Amino acid sequence: MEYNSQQIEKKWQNFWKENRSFEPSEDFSKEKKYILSMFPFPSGRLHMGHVRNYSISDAFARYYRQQNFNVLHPIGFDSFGMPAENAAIKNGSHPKGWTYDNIDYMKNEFYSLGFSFSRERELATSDELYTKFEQGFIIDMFNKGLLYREKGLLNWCPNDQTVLANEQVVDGCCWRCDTPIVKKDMNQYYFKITKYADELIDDLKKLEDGWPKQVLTMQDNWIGKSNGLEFDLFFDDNSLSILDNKFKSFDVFTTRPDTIYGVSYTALAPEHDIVTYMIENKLLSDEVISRIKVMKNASNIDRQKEKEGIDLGIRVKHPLLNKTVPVWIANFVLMDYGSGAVMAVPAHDERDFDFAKKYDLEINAVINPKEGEHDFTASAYTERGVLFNSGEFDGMDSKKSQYNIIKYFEDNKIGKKTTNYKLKDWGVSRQRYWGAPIPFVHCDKCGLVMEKKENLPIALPEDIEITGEGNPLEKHPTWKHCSCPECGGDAVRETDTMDTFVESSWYFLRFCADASNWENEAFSKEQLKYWMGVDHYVGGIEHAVLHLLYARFFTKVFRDLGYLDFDEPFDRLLTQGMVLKDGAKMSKSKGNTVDPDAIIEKYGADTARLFILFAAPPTQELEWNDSAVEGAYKFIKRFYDRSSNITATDAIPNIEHGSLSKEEKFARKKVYEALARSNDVFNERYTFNTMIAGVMEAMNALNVQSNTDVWTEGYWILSSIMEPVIPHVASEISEKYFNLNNFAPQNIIDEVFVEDSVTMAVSINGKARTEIEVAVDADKDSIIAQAKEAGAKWIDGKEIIKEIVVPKKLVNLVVKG
RNA sequence: GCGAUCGUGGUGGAACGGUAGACACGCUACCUUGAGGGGGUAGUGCCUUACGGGUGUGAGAGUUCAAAUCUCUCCGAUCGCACCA
Repeated sequence: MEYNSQQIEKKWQNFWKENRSFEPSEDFSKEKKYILSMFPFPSGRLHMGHVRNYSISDAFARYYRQQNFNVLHPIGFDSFGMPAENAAIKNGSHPKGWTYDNIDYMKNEFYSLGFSFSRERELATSDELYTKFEQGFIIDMFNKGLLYREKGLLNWCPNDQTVLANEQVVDGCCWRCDTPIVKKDMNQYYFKITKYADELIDDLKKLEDGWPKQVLTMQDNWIGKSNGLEFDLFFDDNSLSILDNKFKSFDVFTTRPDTIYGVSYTALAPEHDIVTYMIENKLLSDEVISRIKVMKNASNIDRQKEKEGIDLGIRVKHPLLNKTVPVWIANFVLMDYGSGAVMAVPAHDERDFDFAKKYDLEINAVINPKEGEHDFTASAYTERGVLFNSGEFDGMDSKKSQYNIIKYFEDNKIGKKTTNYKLKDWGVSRQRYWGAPIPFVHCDKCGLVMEKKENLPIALPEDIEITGEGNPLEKHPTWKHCSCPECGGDAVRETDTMDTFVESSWYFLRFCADASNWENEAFSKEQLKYWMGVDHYVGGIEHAVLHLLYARFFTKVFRDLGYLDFDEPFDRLLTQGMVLKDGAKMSKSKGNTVDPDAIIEKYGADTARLFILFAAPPTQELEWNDSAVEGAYKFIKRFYDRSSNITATDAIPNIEHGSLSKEEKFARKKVYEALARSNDVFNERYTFNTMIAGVMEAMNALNVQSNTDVWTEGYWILSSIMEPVIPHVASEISEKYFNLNNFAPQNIIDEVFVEDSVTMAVSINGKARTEIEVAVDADKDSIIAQAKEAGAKWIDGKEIIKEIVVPKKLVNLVVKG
């Protein structure tokens, strides 16, 4: 029979559906594996990145099912979000209709690729049932003080007309539409993720064995913990009177207390309270005020170009020296890090140095290199060294003096040791329609009030008009009017919706719950205890600091709310590389996409999966190559065709190894090598390309012999190994010849690796020269003797000073002369 | 600037300190079919006149009996962060 991918694949996809083949068992006494790929946004169609992502997780899921694990391999859709609304604006579609149509289409694509997802646990985060529990969690978090509402300077995308979290601002632009963001002062809801900053950093250690180092580093940098000294700088008398005695001092933070004696000026952010006061009370000239305004309005990118400063004409006292230093505004001082004010040490900080040079400010050196000299007029010396001009700390090593200086400040109660983080609280409200409503009510009498849990979900109204201007919920005639859950009086609903990253922060927990009880509870503690953590989480590295940080945060919050008992959600993370074509990421705008549907139609899903897993290890980028796809197709065809060499059996054939020919023995050895490699790949290395190469080698070896039992045994094992990769054709072969009995753990037979003789390399001085054939039980002396004979032409007339034998591998003779 | 990852044939990539280039793509020759395509056999790092020999994993040094692999310096690429005090 000719290989017909369409027919075979359709057949098995129906079989799996009808037999509920991939539903997890509720028998919690079995060993489990939770295999998860990051769920997709329902953008419309699958792309090759999706195919790669789910081919990897599906291989894991199918492998562990064969190994008799209870496997949870669910799929869902991250279905709230702006593209649905943007499509609505563009095409006049309804976000809900657009979203669910896309989900239906993409689900079909998934199943036409043969992915072994649990169909019963499919979900979309825009389902009201999902919103219901999410809103419940939000209320719990508010009660715990982990959600709060506050006015603040926010990242605003003028194009998407919404606020963005810091994590969603890339190079000063919106992560979605690339529009430069502006700062906007408005009310916003925040998750108190900073409360967990220390734990989020510390627990990265627990992930060291299972997560890529790069992701751990990115999270570590993002949280950005730094230790240092915080202290107040007090104004001198003249400055106090300029400021009408409204401010006595301001607070600064430094990670370099060892440079404290070198402070020669201080700088405030243009947004600092003191600056605002001076502007409001006309303590600065109109010209200066307008310069400050320009500084504040500059985009982040402009602000980085050139250092700008303004002397405020006020001075503070140096904390340790009997002198005063000027207070400036500097555009490089950030209001949202530390206290928005810095002490400046131009001799030992590059920024301070550039600034001091530009405005001709004092440069006071206080640290010398341990060796050599530094020209302090040319550049800042930012390394550690030895202190001078530093009072009682002279001669001390910088590292040591940091500790001592902090101690001095603390003993004299003029400052204290502090930790600062780059991580900010997570702003979660979005001024958009297609998201989960934030379940709060504004009441004139009671203020900000939570909805009652029994009223959940607060669902979105469907009769809305989407124009692209403002938030449609705001303009809906009735939706936002409600009665206050506390006093029953007239009240108004919050019209902000949640950041879609809230949904993806707990979906992996929802999947743990048996769908038959989804109506009643989000999940049970018992279910989470059994299924979590996720054994293999597969997804793109682009979520290294967004989703993966938020999901870790939610897990810790849920733990503290008593919903679960673990600290980290994802035991092992596999970040797959991008799919490229012509050296660039596949994208519609570049016109270099390959449509998965077209590949499935032409070659079949098995070919697509085989190519994608064979062309590169999963973590590396993968270059699309049409002729290599063709090659994958040919392999499958051969694999299918050559199954005609085997005979049907319900059990693996018994073969008397000793009576086989050399070729037959070799074929068996390659088959079992492939099996060993497969186990290694799934458990340790995840390099599916090498596993597939092993199977190809075994096929090549089988092909040069004609023993039916060896062929049959070979196919019993190879089709088992390949089922996770090419499940349709593997199932077809297995059903026809083995009654599907070979999809089970396979024993490695040691005797196939036992040989009478073994080829060993002979190297002289580490350089490979020749080979010898030795008996496996040969002793060291006879091996060396044989090696000397074989290598005679390289050792003649020379003295052998060392002989090394690596059993079954090589002999190295070290000669002199 | 800081950090992470990585540099191996024409290409994708193997080699978990022990015979570098497995497996595949491409290419060449031949056979089969004989439009194309498909199938098969052999070859394919580079240099060298074959046998043989030499050389070779970005460059250089080191550790080791033995280095693509470990260490250091430099060069280059990719990604991430970036005026974070």
